[in-house]
Amino acid sequence: MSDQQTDRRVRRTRQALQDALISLILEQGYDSVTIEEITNRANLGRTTFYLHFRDKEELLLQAVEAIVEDFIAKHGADLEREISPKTALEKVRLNLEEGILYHIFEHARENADLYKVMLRGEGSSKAAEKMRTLISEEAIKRLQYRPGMETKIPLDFFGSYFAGALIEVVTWWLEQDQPYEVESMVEYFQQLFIFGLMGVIQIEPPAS
Amino acid sequence: MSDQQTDRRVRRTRQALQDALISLILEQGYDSVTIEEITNRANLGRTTFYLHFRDKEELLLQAVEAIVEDFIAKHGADLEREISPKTALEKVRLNLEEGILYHIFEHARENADLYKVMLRGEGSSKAAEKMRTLISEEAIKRLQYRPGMETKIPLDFFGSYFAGALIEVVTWWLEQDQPYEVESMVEYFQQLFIFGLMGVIQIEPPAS
Amino acid sequence: MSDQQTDRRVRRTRQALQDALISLILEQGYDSVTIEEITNRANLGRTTFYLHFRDKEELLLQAVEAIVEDFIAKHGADLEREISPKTALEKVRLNLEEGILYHIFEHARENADLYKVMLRGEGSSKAAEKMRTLISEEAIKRLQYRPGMETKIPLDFFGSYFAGALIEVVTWWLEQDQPYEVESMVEYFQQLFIFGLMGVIQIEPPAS
Amino acid sequence: MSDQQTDRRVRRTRQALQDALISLILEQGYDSVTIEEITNRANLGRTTFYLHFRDKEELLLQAVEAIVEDFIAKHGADLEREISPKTALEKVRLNLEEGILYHIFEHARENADLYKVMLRGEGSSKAAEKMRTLISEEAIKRLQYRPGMETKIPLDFFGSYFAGALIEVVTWWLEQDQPYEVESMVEYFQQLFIFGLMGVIQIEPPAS
DNA sequence: TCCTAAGCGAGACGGTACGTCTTGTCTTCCA
DNA sequence: TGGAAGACAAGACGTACCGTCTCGCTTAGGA
Repeated sequence: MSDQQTDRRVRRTRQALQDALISLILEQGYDSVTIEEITNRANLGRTTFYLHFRDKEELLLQAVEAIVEDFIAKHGADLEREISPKTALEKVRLNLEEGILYHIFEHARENADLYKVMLRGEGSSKAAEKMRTLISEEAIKRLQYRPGMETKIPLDFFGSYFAGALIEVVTWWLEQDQPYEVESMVEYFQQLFIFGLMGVIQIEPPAS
Repeated sequence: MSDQQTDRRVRRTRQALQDALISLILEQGYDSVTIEEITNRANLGRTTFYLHFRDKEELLLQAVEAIVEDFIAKHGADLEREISPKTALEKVRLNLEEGILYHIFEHARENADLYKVMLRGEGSSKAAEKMRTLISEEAIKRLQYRPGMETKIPLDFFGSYFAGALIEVVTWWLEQDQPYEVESMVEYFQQLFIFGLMGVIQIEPPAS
Repeated sequence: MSDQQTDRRVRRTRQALQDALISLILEQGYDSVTIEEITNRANLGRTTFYLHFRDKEELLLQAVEAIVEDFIAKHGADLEREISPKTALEKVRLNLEEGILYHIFEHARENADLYKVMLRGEGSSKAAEKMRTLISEEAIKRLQYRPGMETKIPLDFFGSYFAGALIEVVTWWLEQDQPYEVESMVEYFQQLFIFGLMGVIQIEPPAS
Repeated sequence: MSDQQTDRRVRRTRQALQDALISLILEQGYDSVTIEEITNRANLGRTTFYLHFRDKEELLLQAVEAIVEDFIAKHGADLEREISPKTALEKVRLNLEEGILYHIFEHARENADLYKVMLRGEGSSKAAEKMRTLISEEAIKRLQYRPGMETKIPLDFFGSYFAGALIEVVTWWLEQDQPYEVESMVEYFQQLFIFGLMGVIQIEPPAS
């Protein structure tokens, strides 16, 4: 058989397994999904699974990797561009509005099923951990390059705070079947993240 | 056997199982912990486990319930008091400083092992879910009672954002073996949550 | 409590357990009967069983012993008397007719439930073994004392043959709910045992 | 795997389990034999047992069936031939001498272990029951076809008597490690069964 | 055209854990 | 002191998955 066709066939097999896994996780939860259930849904023999993946976790992690790579392929350049900092607050706001946050929500919406599974610990907690770290590091990188910054807060703390809030908000949004537009979500998030509670409850600044 | 003594014995047995489970989860992760490992570590027969709990998950959930109840017993009154709102920002800051946030970090520090397990999805994701909901609801309740508030942001969104950020930050802190004092953690969190990015990167407030 | 009363109570407890066991064996077979089922039916606590018997088997064996003792108490004298031999074939026939065989079927009829259980291997095979040995030995004893006897056949063989045939016939009779009178059963057995096939199929003696 | 090879493999596995079971029953008695002991001795995993048999009893019953089929394959034709009756007592004697009885003892000797287990109730009483019924029915069939017969005795009774005596005698013989030749056993049995006690204790026939 | 390598299916097997059931022991209480 | 109640250890049970293996079938390019 030609390598090309073989490749195509193999890819189709792997994709079928991946899709089966994701849909099953959403139906029953990661833990209770069985290799046999996966291969049944994918119309493949159980043995075939082991020709391609060591176990359920590897299959899921590869799916996660693929989606991350997809995101980077699409928005990696933006990521770099945004990091080299301009100066004013407007820049911050601008960056975020036109920027990466928007793409994150957008991408999450487009791959809702997989995102649900990989952001929560529901699917093998390693997937979630991977995402958390990735986001936290990206956030830290951005803060470090911000001019005029003065670290009142440890960078790690900042990363955790950001990653926790973002992941949770995205997950909540997906699990509610996206009750708001992507644009709104971005705005809400910016509001809270940039101005904090003060942006929400309308009060005078502290009587200094 | 007297009911009292039976009770005492039973409670000791259950506690032993709980402790064994927690320590094993921290060593190997929730999924790979075996009922037999639990009972071995607790110096009990495997059968005995099933006399008290249906499965691993029930044991963990009861542990979570116990720790939540413990927290409420200690700080439930404070919770109510804080909710009835005063007015100024100082109040906000004050409340938080002397208030519930402090107790949360403190309590997490005192029960570090269990918190690590129950905040992450590592231990049965149901435990984590429970905590998320609880915190989110509490946050929403507080926001609702805040005077002068104007909902620029959906309450659910707010709850998720808060819960996600707080849980992630606490977990990170515990997993790093508490690199900062409780007081610092509370301050960092307030800073970010009340003033947002603006509290961190030193720039003038938006030219209103 | 007086010793007498205690004794009476204990005896009643044991009897209740025995009866429960027998009736349960007949309903479900020996193996599947549970100690708990026995004590439930006897309206006693499970612990109580172990105050009186080591296990199911001991309980059954004591029941068997009791029934054997009962038989010997009633017909033991006859047993001895019959063994001291007279002379003629009439004697043989007479002995058996008025004798021990009749009492065996009679006793089996009166204690049908227990006999069913103890003759078949259904109840602990030790019970059945005990009966087999007992009957075989008794048969051998009688044959040995028979005058004019000439051992064309090993005694052990003879004992086995007799015990096997008798036990099987009695068991069959009980399991069919005694389709024939005791008298008939005795006659059939004698006929076959004394004259063999020749007593059944009417043919001339071998043309010597 | 080719069906043939699979079959061969499977057959070897089943045979190994059967052999293990029989040898263990002889060592410790049916009841106390554990599935794990069986598979250990057969050098197989415990799970494998359940791939082939539902439980211990099924395994034993299949072994019994196999041995019965083996016997029928070898002597089934003889069985039929013998039943079509000739007439005289010589025929009877002849039939038995050259006939089925001889083959039974011979077959029992060749498969001593299995016979011991299946004739006694030691191994699941169902096996023993099956054999009893089988032999009883065969005996009845023969008697019915015997010409000049006159049923002084119910057929069922006759069957039970015969089966009980034969089974007990064979079992006794095997358990004593066959102290007599097959020929002798056949002769003893014929003697007792055809002529009864009269063939043993030398007395004149009843003064008719 | 056949042939041959790869993907795949079928299913036996060993192994581990599960949750259940029964046994027998022990301790404490009650009548 | 006999019996009830019930916690507990031990261990077998039958089931569910897992991951490995061996073998046979199919299919489609390259000899």
